[in-house]
Amino acid sequence: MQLSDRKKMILSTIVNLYIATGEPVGSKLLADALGLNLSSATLRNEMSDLAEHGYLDQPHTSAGRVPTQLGYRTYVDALMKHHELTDEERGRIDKLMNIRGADLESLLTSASELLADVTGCVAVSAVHQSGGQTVRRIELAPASRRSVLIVILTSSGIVKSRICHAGDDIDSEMTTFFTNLLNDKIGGKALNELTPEVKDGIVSELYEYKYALSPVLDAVIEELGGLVKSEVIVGGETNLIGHAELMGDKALEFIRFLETKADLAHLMDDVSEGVRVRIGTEIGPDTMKNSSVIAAPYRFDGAPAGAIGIIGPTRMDYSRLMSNMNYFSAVLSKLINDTFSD
Amino acid sequence: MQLSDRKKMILSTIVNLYIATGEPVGSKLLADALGLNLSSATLRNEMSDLAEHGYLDQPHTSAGRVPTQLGYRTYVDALMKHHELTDEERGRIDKLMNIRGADLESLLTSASELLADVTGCVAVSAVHQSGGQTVRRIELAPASRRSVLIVILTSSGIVKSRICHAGDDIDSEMTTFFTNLLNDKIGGKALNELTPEVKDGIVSELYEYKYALSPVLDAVIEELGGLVKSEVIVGGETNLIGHAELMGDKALEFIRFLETKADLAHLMDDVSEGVRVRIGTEIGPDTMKNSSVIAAPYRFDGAPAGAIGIIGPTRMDYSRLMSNMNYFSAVLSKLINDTFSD
DNA sequence: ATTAGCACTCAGGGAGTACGAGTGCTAATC
DNA sequence: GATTAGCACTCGTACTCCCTGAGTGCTAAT
Repeated sequence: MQLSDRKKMILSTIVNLYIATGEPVGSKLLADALGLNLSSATLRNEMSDLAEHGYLDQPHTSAGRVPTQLGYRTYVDALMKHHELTDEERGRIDKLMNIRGADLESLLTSASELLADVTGCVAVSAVHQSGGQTVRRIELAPASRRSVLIVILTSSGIVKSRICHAGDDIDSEMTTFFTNLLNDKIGGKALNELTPEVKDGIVSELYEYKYALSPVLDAVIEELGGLVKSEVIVGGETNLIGHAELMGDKALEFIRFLETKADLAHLMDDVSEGVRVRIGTEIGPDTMKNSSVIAAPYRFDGAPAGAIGIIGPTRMDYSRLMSNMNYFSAVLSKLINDTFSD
Repeated sequence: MQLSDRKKMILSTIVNLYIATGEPVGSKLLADALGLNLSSATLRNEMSDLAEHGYLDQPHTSAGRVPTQLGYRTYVDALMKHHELTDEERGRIDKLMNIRGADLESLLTSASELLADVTGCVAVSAVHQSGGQTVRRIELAPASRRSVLIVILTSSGIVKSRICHAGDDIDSEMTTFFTNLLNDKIGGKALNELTPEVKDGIVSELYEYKYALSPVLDAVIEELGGLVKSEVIVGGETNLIGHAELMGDKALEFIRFLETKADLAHLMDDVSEGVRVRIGTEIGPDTMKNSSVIAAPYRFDGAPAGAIGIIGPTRMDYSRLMSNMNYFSAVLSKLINDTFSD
């Protein structure tokens, strides 16, 4: 159904009021806020129309109206005003650039914390899982007499380090030899090209170090395998407390959802352009019907490389948060490019 | 005041009941639970005595009794029965050994999650800050044309990695040169021995690489400096939700407390032997007066190297949780030693 | 198409009340 | 002297009843 301009204004105003106050919006309050010199009776008619078409809902007969999922959706798609970032918001997000880049994971962890802090929501970030990720560099070093430090660096900036035991005493000559061998054999290769044959090829060149180094090789392969699965990072869980009060007994299921990284990854995975909003059941599971997700991609070397998002109550300030997310993702992209590209 | 044996039994039973049910314990219920063929009237006298001496409290005149902080303290120190771990508990904690050791931090992160899961509390872990920590190994590698991957490994198993920009193009010859130089100059040194003079000594030997590598050196020094401050890791924040309901409006302050890593570090720092319990105001800030902390050290190479703890409501199952913590810390020590020692 | 007017609905809050768990005290009992 | 039965008293919880006020839908007038 096509809404008249007036209905659009009314819906928009109702959503704004409801987002601001959290109270169901009545016809009288609306008349004041609208400033159109329309009587509450007229608005009652309009509101009843909107309710009939599924844009509004009443908690009970004698309460005001509350936006439905469709109401929010329409608001987000067509009605809301673009929010200009305040200097303060911009400043808080710019703090992102102070984050010192270790590896991508810890960078995203810090970024998620900051995002959660800025928005008051739970923040989620994910690295897009593209098999195309390549091994940029592998570095080995003696960690102790009989253990080796493994560091793997991928094209998308992920650094994985791990200590593993060797089959025999280790010296730096051995690790240098093996570092060169590994980089020679799998440096620059995509993660999904690492077939067992490649591994066998490496084993066959270990010669006299075979016994000492094959546990190390196993550990390297294991870590590389772990990299194919995309990583999901959740930050600002404590912001749940406010949000949880609103959902009463559903809180536990909600937490379960947050812990199911696969669902979250899926949620972030198809975000590659602009700011994406999912409202209520659009998220998927029924548990989330009173929550919304706003996600935005970040880019690395010009291509979308992952996404970052926030989860909050359906009754959230979409306009403000979407603008924030938009800016945040831009700054994050810049940060990641500064940190990881040449 | 010295409690009679009977008073001890009564106090102990009251604490047990209250922990189990969460309801204030009345004289009649107590009489049943005690099984001593004493009438409720007798118990009322005893309870009133205990209340007078500060072991018990009444929420209001006509409610049962609830243990005070002193009551819990006495219970923990002298009254409670030792809890034998069930097979299930042992099994859940043994899962710790499945954690794959990357660096100490990520290992502690995983361990905290598990501990939070097992106990239902918020888990905290900390590495003891001892200036005596030494640099075991520093490794550099080209990360891209003009950036360098830095990996620092300390004697206590912490691995810090970071990517930083160099002043000029980088090749592996340069990184090898610098890796050797750094390990030569600061390998084996304690973190607090790294004076500016040491840095100057390194700079003077950079020769023609000075321009390219001094930003890298700065980054190394910065990371090493960051290592002196002890790291605190919090896990299982979502368990707060249940706990938060109990404290109503105090929840926010509580979260602030969790975010003040310095306070948490302090809380963990003087735990070096056995299982340490702090109840209510013993924790310090007033915000925490309805919470308790149970902490236990973990050991590395025979010496206490850090601590792990849980935070929950004062009304927690001390006996069970202390036994769990005791076992957990033993398994964690084993894991850490397996992972990081020679 | 808009509005004034009116009857109707219903959640929320306050007052009153009954209930029951629990106490403290006293006097009787072992 | 310790224990207990008995009893009056306290007080939080839950329930009911009622009122209020915000808000609605409908109708008839503008």
